Amino acid sequence: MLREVTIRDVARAADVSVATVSRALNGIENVASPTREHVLKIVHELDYVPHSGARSLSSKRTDTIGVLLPDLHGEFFSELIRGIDLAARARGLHLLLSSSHGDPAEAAAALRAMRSRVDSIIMMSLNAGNDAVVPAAPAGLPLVLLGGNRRGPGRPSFVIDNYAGAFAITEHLAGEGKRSVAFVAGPADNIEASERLRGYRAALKCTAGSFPEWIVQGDFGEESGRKAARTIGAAGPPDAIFCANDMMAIGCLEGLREAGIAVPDDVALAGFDDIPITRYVNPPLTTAAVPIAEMGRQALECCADIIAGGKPELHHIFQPELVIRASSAARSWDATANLRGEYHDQITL
Amino acid sequence: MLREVTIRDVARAADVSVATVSRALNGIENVASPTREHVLKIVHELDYVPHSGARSLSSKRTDTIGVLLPDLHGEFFSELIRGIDLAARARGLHLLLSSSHGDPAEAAAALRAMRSRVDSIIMMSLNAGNDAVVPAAPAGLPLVLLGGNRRGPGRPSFVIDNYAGAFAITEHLAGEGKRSVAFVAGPADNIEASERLRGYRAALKCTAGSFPEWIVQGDFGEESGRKAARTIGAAGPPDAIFCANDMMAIGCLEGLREAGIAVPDDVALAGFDDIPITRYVNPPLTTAAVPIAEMGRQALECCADIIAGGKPELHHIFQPELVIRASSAARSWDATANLRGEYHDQITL
DNA sequence: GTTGTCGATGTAACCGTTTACATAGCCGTA
DNA sequence: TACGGCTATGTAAACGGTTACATCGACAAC
Repeated sequence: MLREVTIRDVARAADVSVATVSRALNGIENVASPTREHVLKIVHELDYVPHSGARSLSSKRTDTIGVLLPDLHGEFFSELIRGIDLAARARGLHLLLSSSHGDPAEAAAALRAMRSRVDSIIMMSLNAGNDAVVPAAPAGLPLVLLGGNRRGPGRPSFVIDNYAGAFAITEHLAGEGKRSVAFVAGPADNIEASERLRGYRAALKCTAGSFPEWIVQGDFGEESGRKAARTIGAAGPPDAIFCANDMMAIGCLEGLREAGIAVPDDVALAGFDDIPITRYVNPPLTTAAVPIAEMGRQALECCADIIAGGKPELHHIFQPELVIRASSAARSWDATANLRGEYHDQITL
Repeated sequence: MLREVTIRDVARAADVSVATVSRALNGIENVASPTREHVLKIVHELDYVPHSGARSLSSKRTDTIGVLLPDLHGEFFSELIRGIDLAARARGLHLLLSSSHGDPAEAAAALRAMRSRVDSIIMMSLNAGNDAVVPAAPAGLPLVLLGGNRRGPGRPSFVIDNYAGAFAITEHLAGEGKRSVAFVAGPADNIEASERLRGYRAALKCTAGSFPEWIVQGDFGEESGRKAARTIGAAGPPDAIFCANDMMAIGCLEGLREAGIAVPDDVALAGFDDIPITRYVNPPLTTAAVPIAEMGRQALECCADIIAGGKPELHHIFQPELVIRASSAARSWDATANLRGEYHDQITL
């Protein structure tokens, strides 16, 4: 490898000391304007780029944010990363990405490996078990949590109000002369999934006729939705089915079609997340929309603020928005009630 | 920030020299087994993690691969990153992600910023103009190119055989008594798009009846597909429409429905890419499937090989697979002809 | 017993920055 | 003129690793 240009080369060429070059580049302290300009000109001529390792060694800053995700499947994560990346670019920060952390031990290892490479970490932990990892995070490393309705011990967190979203969807499905709403649940150890279940249950209790619970276990995968449709269909379909996420709802839709059950005529159907596919299936799917990219953006801003020495607000809750499409009968949702916090106060945080 | 544990602390606690600790950790040279074990035990006890900056400063390795993408929208990129990440994890490498490089100047800046932070870079450049950036890449930094059927000057590249894919789709659409196939093109400066156009044209020339060209300009966006449908519909629909990517095909599908033109009865329709949505639209979309994650995986392996001192093969061409769904009449594709290279030899590389 | 070889370990230079501290020049004031 | 204060710049000591080279025993060969 060819020898890289160093700050000393620049100093020599500009006929100043390395300290002056450093100061000129970092924009700090008082450097005479002509000197600064001259130095920057030489920097450009030599195409000098400071060595980030050396810089981080002496300044203890890396200008890099770590992003730890449980998985990378699907449009959900690409949206999230997009939001994070957008904000990072605007702030001149780099992004170190790591994903596919099935078990807590793996996540802990990834956290450790990032230690000296980043100034702060955005960590998404949907799995309940992963919470155990959080306290193990290095002391001096600001950690921002994403998803999974649990707050870390004093760590900033950005969560979706899954409870309120599920409540709203269930309420919507239970309207207009309906008698029963079945629920296809997500993985038991997934926090988002269990919050959605809680929302479903709470909404059922609030219905006038006090609908019976009807819960079928799923795993957030498309195939489990299809299977749930078979199970539910065989028992004689309810008036509506609420799947804990969109992928299961899509599988469910196919399963229902195969079983000759029409949506929405025979049964109303809804999902959760508002992934892009929901607009294109037939019929388009009623769901709860989550501002994914925006969450990512704000999480990064939060990291940047902490690094800059700020004390950010700890808990950020994002309200899902009910999106009513053809898969369910339309009935207006009381969005203002949600904003007033009527669902909200029941959230476990 | 609390002072981090350094290699000197470990050396002191283990009662050996820093050199021995370093050697024990890096697994090189001859360190007596008991010594090594003792050192590793202390390392674990103190929860010591080497400072990556210091390490990269003296060893000139970062164990990090840079990933430069033009954009992050949609499932295409999430699949790509997933493939790359998978391989990186397996190799113990980190990933530095940067995206949204609209113009070449921005891409060049990103490339420069990554210089001292990574050992190698995977760069996706779909835009023809971005090719200008490639030579500007730092000399000592191995660069692997992804996408955009052009080879860099001696750089390894991983490309999709857009020409062959488009040829196959056009040939498929032109079968069974068809007379005309319209093409909805992608952005003019996009290399993939123009290769697909070339494939369409070449296939038309090969048809028995020598179909006339019918090209409508699009931009790879859904809306432009819808607009194209209106244009085409107004002129009296052809027998088939081939959209240069799936998103436009989906827009086109909606546009045709609005115009009261039935797919596939009145007109056959096909896209390109095989993004997940294609399976769920109605009717499901015929398209050309590309092994996105696998491309990403191989690109990373290539980077890792180069870093390890290997001389990798330069050009990797991925054959799209024709996926025939309900949006077009079924007709078997001569996959073996493609493998034999019959389309292949006409590719500009 | 001396010498040579070899394996295990220690010493210290170096990697390229940042930054505390020293210094040099300039100007205004006493 | 001498001096204090201020600004612009230089000097050199960290930062935390890696690694070339030196050293030190132990053991084998003579």
